[in-house]
Amino acid sequence: MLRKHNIIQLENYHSEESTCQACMRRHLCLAKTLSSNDLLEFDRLVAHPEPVKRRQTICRAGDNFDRLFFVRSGTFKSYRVNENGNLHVTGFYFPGDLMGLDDINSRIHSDYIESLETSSICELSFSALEEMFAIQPALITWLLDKVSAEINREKDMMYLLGKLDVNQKLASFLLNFAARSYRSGFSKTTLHLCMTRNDIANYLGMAGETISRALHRLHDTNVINVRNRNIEIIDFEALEALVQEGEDSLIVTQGIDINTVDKIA
Amino acid sequence: MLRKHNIIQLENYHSEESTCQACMRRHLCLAKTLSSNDLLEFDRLVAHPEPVKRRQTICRAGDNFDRLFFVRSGTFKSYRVNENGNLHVTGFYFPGDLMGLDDINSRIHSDYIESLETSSICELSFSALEEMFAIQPALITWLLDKVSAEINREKDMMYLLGKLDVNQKLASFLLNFAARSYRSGFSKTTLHLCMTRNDIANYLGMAGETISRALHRLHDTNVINVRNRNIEIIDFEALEALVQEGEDSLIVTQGIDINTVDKIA
DNA sequence: CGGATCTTTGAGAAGTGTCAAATTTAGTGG
DNA sequence: CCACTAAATTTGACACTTCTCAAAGATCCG
Repeated sequence: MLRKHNIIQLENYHSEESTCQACMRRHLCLAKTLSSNDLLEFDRLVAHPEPVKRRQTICRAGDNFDRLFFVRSGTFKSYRVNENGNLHVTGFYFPGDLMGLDDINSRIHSDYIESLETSSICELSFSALEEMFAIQPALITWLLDKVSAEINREKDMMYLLGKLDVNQKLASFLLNFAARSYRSGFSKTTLHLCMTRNDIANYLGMAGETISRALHRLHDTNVINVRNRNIEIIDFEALEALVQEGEDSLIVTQGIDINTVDKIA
Repeated sequence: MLRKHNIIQLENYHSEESTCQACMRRHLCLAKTLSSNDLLEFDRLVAHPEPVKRRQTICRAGDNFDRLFFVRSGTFKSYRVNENGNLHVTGFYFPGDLMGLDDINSRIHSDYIESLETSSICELSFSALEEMFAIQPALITWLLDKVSAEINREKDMMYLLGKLDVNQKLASFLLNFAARSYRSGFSKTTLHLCMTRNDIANYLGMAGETISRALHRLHDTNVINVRNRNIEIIDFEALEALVQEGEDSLIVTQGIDINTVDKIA
């Protein structure tokens, strides 16, 4: 059902709405900072390539970086491959997200970015963006905001990876997914996981089997409903409590242990 | 010995060298992008506060963000405190490092930044920096490079936290520490860990006791020499092999297991 | 409909965390 | 400068979470 909805939107984007002026996502994009005059000019700096099919990569590690990618519709994952061939999923992206921010520095992509379903993007020439900084200083602020938000997102992720157990990681992931799904115009409670269990597991730093078991556990405790990749969140409070207090919160809400290490004095 | 060296540098910084023009760290700082004329002006935007003593925080979570911090001498750690009072060490900083990059977005600090020894910093007014963007576009590039490098550093950290085991984490940490120590003008082989074992453990997502044991193991296998917080790296190759291949590399170098999950096809 | 991919489930092993106590080191004030 | 107290580190024993491996089952796609 969600999938179908997506496809309908896609068609819209690629018929009447292939300019920034008419873009339904404009409020999420840097174009929102521009006057309609500037917008016309801006339109020329942005490419709207054909939609990409599932599993297509829009950039590969080692490619030259010269543009930022903006998700118009669909979803993507980014991943790295290290020297031993190990794959590391570094992020998932929804409509409205900007991709490729980490490569401004080196001018070479370090991540693969791959679509998880039929999706469409805008491509923003980075050198053109830099040129616009002079006439549109607000763009600098916009970009700095985006990259520093990315840094913050990653700090949250570092906390998740380093400090949370399996149930907390999954609960946190589901809440984040729901929030971003909602922000992108989809349901907050009925989620369609566009990626495999292994992708999620890899992203969260655990084994695929562990994701299966943890989902099953949340299903059994009536926190969520799982049917394949479709997830319905039944009890948001329970998920939030889980992130904060760990698995115990599913049975009895208990006081916080004062003696836990690493508390502030 | 290292500590003493540090103090000598500190005194220099605060006598003859308290302007950007004369700063010994200038090549690491954004000031390097400026002509000597601009440098004079730039000097007025930068504050050189008195050195901070050990354990002093130069900013606290919730404080307004209005400046970036540049480490002139000494070392710092940054950490967050979540709703339950749990502490999370998010980074360590050496001379030449820029601190506070993640807060550009919210204009509110989300991290505490605390000195690990007597240290000195420069404070760079962020609004003043923004004003300089117009006359010195190279500053934009400089700042974007810094933030995107920070994003990359954090992606590496996410990999470490999510995928590496205890020995790999520690080996990776030591190599990184050595490289940054060297870059800051100290020894590459003789390190002084300025932080507690618990800080390291917290940063690497493990228990303090586990750090102790892992250090002991590296000592016993003649990879490093440990004496309190002073570490001598004896075998860089062994550390690098450890990061790549895990603990097996300490005993016998063996082929890569083709059947490992998450390989690229 | 059929093969490939993904997911679930179970059993067992391994790595790491937790707790407690001993020991060492660092910091402070006399 | 030494002694004392607090803080940090080490060490051991044990529990438990999570991973690994293997196989069966479900789902998707052509």
